[in-house]
Formats: sequence, C-alpha cells, structure tokens
Amino acid sequence: MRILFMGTPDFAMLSLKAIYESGEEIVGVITTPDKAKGRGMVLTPSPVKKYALEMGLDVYQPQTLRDGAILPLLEELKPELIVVVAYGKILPEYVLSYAKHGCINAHASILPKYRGAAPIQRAIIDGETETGVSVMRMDAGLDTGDVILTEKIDILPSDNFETVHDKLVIASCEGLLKTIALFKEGKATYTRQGDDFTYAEKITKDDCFVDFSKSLLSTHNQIRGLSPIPLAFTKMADGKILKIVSAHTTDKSAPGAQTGEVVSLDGAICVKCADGVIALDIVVPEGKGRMSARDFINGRKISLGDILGKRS
RNA sequence: CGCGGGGUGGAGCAGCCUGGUAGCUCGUCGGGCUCAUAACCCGAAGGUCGUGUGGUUCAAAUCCCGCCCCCGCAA
Repeated sequence: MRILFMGTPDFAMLSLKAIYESGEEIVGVITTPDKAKGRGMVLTPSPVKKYALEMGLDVYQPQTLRDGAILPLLEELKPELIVVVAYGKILPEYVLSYAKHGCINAHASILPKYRGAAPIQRAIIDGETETGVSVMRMDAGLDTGDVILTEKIDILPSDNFETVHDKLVIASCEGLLKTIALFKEGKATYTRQGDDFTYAEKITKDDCFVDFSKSLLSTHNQIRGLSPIPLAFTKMADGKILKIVSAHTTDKSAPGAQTGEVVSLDGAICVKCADGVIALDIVVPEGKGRMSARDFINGRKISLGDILGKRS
C-alpha cells in the first residue's frame, strides 16, 4: 500500500520504522522543519527525519500545510493512506480527505480519554492503572476521529513515563500494522467516540513543580509521570532547583513536621508530604548531572530540617 | 556567537577570591567492640588537583592564556 508518513519525535520514528520494516511502500515522509535545539542552539533534525534519511526515504519539511501548500506533493506521491503519529501540526481538510483510506493517527490513550498533547504523562500523573493506544481515522477535531482499534496496556506502580512510553510504542506499532492489514482486507470498522472525553493538556513548568503539599501517592505519581523528561523538580532551602528522577513511597511517619521538611537522610532524601513521607532516590541538582540521593547527601548540600518546595 | 555550572584518591563535595602542609561525608581494606548490625571505635591504602610538559612567581589545585571533555537552564 502506498503510504505517506507524517510524524516528528521518537515515538513517531519507531512507528515509521515498524511500518517500513513490515514491507509497506513508504512513498514519502513529512516532518517538521529542523529546529535550533539544545546547548548552543544547534540545528537538529527530528528523529523521524534522521531515520528516514538513513533508509533512503524521501523527506519533506513543509513550513505549513495551509492553503493547499502540499497539494502538489500529494498529487505527485498519490498516497493511498496517510499515517500520522505525533506530527505537531494541524492537518487541513484537503489533506485529511485526499487518500483513499484517509488519514489515520495513533494516539497514546484510550480515547475518548486524554485527547491532546500529553496523554501518557497525564495518565500516570492521574494515577491511572491502564492506558493504551487508539488508532483512529482523523477528522477536523483534536483527536476526535472515529476509532478503528485500541490496544491497551497496564500502568504498574513501578512504571514511569519512559517505561509506559516504551510499552505504548510497541502497542502503537502493532495497532498501526493491524489497521493497515484491516484496510487491505477491507475490514476496517469505525466506532464513534463517546461523550465522556477528557483532555490531556500540554505539560507546563507548573505541572513539574513539587511542593509536597499533595498526598504521598499524588506526589509519587507526579514524579514518575514526568521522569525522565521533563522531570519533576522542587526548590531547595537555598532556592536552587533540584530535579527528581525517581522516588518511592515509605510507611514512615513524621509527626509535627511540616510539608516539604526533610525528615531523614539515611540513604534517601525523605520529605514530608500531606499524608506521609516520600523518599527521593535519584536527583539532578542545578548545574549538575544525575546522581543518587546518597551521593547528593554526601556532598553536604542538604540537611535535616530543610524545607523543600517553597514557592519563591 | 542564547544563559550558566563544572572537571581535586573509587563516589559526591570543600579548598581557588586573600598563591606556600591535600580537607569533608561516604566507599574499600585491616583490626576492635557487640548476641548482632547498614551502628560505634581504631588504623590503612588510594590523588601527575582535565590538559598544554604554556605564562607569571622563590613557590600554582589556587592568578593569566590556549585546548579537550561533562552537565544544568532556556528553546
């Protein structure tokens, strides 16, 4: 089947890889233009572009899709199906309706829940125990298209953003390949989404701030849902940023301690939350790389009784 | 030329401003105490202080210059 692929980040790249390796004909790859990124603002190609070039696929990076900008390209490539995974741009109507099988999109949630930008992180932060990938036929709305199939996975207490992300990548690849197979057999079915939708807003800096005022479980969910990127962070007594890579809940109690107070430093940084004590295991101090809490404590940058998470 | 931090025994740091004895919290090894221990006590090993065999100086981890590498922020 002649497939036009559209996507940008890692998640999309791996989906592209799966489709390409399954032997489908990728007639073109569209990704966002290179951006100046990282230290020194170096111009960096997207993961999708990198992979596509390695495989010798044709890559296109239109600045915009509006006003029929890529209509000539579509005419030339004549895709029968357009697969979109985390592309980062709104698709106008003429693109949505161009291909015979339309545009399909793999979204990392069980729709209609968690429509939008950050479904994986939001699901973990909310303490969900299950999530998945939905493959849908795109329409003009944001993740509102009719669902073709859903692949579910579990979120374990030990999972973080990275591990759930990795599981969903696999689910996404499977879902897309299954969907393509359905199209070939002419057996694809479309199910309208229910009305009980929710939105997973983009993660903001505020979402990453840990002030320990919430419950033990919520704090832990926040930390793991944001790890290893962008990473939850708190503020130390001296006002410096301390990012938190991983933590675990404890059954310790700290009567009399205020929230955010460092109540113990025996191997981990134990901090009082609303209803318990959370132990920070791996952290990233401002200006430093990641290190174990033990190392951080050995460096003498923190002491018992310090209050973390004060908003300045 | 986006902003900033850093490279000091195995780990994390201090020392640098105000040049002149290698420091702290751990880890490791040996010994002791203890019913016992990740606890405590005693002792030991282990460092060309990123690099140039750079400059200044009687003397450089410390001041100046070049180079390499690592990291945080912001996007």
